[in-house]
Amino acid sequence: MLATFAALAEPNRLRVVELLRDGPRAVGEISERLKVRQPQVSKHLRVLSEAGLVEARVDAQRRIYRLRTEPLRELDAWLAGYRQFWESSFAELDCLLEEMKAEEGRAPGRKKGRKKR
Amino acid sequence: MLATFAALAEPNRLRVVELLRDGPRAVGEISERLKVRQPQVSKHLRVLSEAGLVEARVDAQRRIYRLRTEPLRELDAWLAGYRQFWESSFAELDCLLEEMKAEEGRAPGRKKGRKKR
DNA sequence: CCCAAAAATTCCTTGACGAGAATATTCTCT
DNA sequence: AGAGAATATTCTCGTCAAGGAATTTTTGGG
Repeated sequence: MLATFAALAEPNRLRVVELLRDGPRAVGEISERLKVRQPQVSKHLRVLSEAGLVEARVDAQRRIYRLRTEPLRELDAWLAGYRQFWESSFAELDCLLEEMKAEEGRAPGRKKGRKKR
Repeated sequence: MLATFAALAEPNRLRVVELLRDGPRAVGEISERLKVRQPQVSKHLRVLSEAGLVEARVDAQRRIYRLRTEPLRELDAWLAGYRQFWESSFAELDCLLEEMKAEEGRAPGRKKGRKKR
């Protein structure tokens, strides 16, 4: 999970992933399409590969890189634990609870006055 | 999107987010629960806040931090563009296509032989 | 006004990472 | 074997971010 986030946190790497979404590409193609020099592309692909986000197939002297789904599935699973947070209006509930807490006893006692020193 | 990934790529920050998933917390609580010194927590919260992942409410001399759903929703939306990738077996399709390409003309002409020099 | 609690900011040092350039490696074909 | 194409690796440099310690700011109470 951490590795996935770290890998995707880099602009060019994210672009590589997004390019690979439309299908496998050779290093040269990626380099050309993204206007990034080949060595950098290779380095980024290395990181992505170590994060399991990408996988290479050898074709002659070329390496064809392809997206791997596992890390994305895991990301999806991780996110699932937060869906309740917005789908079942947990967030709004928290919001309301806090508003109430903040409001309680403001009209009579007024505990929060004198703004700015 | 990039900002979200970058923010979540840091171990302690991810832990903060996961803690906040169960409800809002004051800085002191976070610091105590995660065994991280208060200044670091504040710094991480700052980053999370700038990424829009977190939001603070003032309660006396305490700041109560709460998760914000927007960036998570965006992440979800982003991921959605990849769901087809595994749900509609795009990945396997790519896989097959490549296998075929790799296989074509191997029995007759045999273009890929002599492994290992 | 002064004190105490909670949190934020600053300064410093150190380690990691990305870009660039040059070089090495791998593979195929003749 | 030698040449050439495609890719990977190495090295250096500059930048940036995280942790630690100390300090400052904010807020409420006597």
